[in-house]
Amino acid sequence: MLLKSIRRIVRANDLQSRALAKATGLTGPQLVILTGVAELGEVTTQALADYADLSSATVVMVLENLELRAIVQRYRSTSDRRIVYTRLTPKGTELVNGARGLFGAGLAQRLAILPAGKRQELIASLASIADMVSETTKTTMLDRDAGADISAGR
Amino acid sequence: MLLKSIRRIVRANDLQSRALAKATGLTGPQLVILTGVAELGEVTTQALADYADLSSATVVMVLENLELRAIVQRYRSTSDRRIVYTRLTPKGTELVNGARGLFGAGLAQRLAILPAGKRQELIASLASIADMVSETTKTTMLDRDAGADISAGR
DNA sequence: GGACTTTAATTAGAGTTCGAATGATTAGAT
DNA sequence: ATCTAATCATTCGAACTCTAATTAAAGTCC
Repeated sequence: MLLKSIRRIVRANDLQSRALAKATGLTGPQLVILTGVAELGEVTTQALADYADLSSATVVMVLENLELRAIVQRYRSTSDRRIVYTRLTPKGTELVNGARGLFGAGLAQRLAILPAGKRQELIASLASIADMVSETTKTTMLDRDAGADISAGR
Repeated sequence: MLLKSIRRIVRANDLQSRALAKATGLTGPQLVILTGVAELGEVTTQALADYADLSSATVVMVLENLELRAIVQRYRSTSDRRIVYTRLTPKGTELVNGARGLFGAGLAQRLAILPAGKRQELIASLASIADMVSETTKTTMLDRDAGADISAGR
C-alpha cells in the first residue's frame, strides 16, 4: 500500500496547510517560503525555489501574494538587473516568528513520543523514499519503452 | 529534514502525475480513480473518495472530465435518487488496463533492488508516517492554544 | 561592437485540491 | 401527513502547482 501511503501523506499535507492558513493567515507554502527568506536573508527567486522544493514559477506566484500583503519586499539587483531579491518586511518578520515551526508540529509531537531509535528509523526511511521517488522523477520511467514490468505493491 | 522529505515526496508525486499524463493521457488522480472504478465496479462518489483519499468535490471534478471523454459513465440510482453510480465504459476498461500499475512503477523498481528486509522497513515506515500525519490532520493541533512546543526538524 | 547563447524571472494556460454553501432526496419524529 | 434532520452529490471560490513560452539582461566569441 505504498502508493496509498503517499497519497495519504500528500493529502494530509494539504489539509495541514489549510488549517494553518485558517489559524495564522499563512498557507504551508507561504510559510515555507517565508521561513526561507528569514533564514537566507536577501534571497533570489531561484534560491527560494531550491529551498522550498518548488518551481520558480510557483515561488513567484506565492511571493506576489506576500508582497501584496506587505509581508515581503522585492527589488532588482543593481549589479545584475535580471536578479530579484526578496526580503522580509517588519510585518513579515513578526508573522514568521509567530508561525514558525507550526507547520509539522503535530507530526513532530507524535514522533517525539517514540523511542529515539524508532524515530530515527522513520525519519531515515522517509528520506530514502524521498530520494528514490525524486530520482524516479528525473529518469521518468514513463518515457522508457519497457513499461512497468514490476508491479507496484498492490 | 522531515518536512523537506515530505515536500520532496509531494512534488515528485505531482511530477510523476504530469509525466503519466503525457505518456497515457491520464493524470495520477485520474488513473487512481479509474482503478478504483475498475476494482469496485458500480461505485458511488463517496466510495471513490474514500478509495482514492480525496474529497468528494475533487472526485466529482475528475469524474466530470472522464465522463466527457467517454471513459466512464454515470447514472443515478433508481432506488435512491441522491446516489450517483459510476462505471467504466469499454474504452475506459481498455485505457485502465493499459495504464494500470504505471504510476509508481519507478519507485517500485527502485525498491525491488533492495534487500527484502530493507524494503519492508521502508514500506512500513512510510505507512507509519502516513498514519501519524493523518491523525495530526484530524486533531489539527492548530486549533489548540498551546502552539508548537516541539519544533520540527532542525 | 554585433550575433549567439545562457541565465533569471516572469506570464500564460491547465489541472488538482479543498472547505463551505447549495440542491435534492430520503429518513425519522410527531 | 408534515416538518425537521441527515445524507449524497454538486457547484463555487481560492490557492497551489507545473511546463512551456516570453522578456530582459549578461556573458561569449569572433
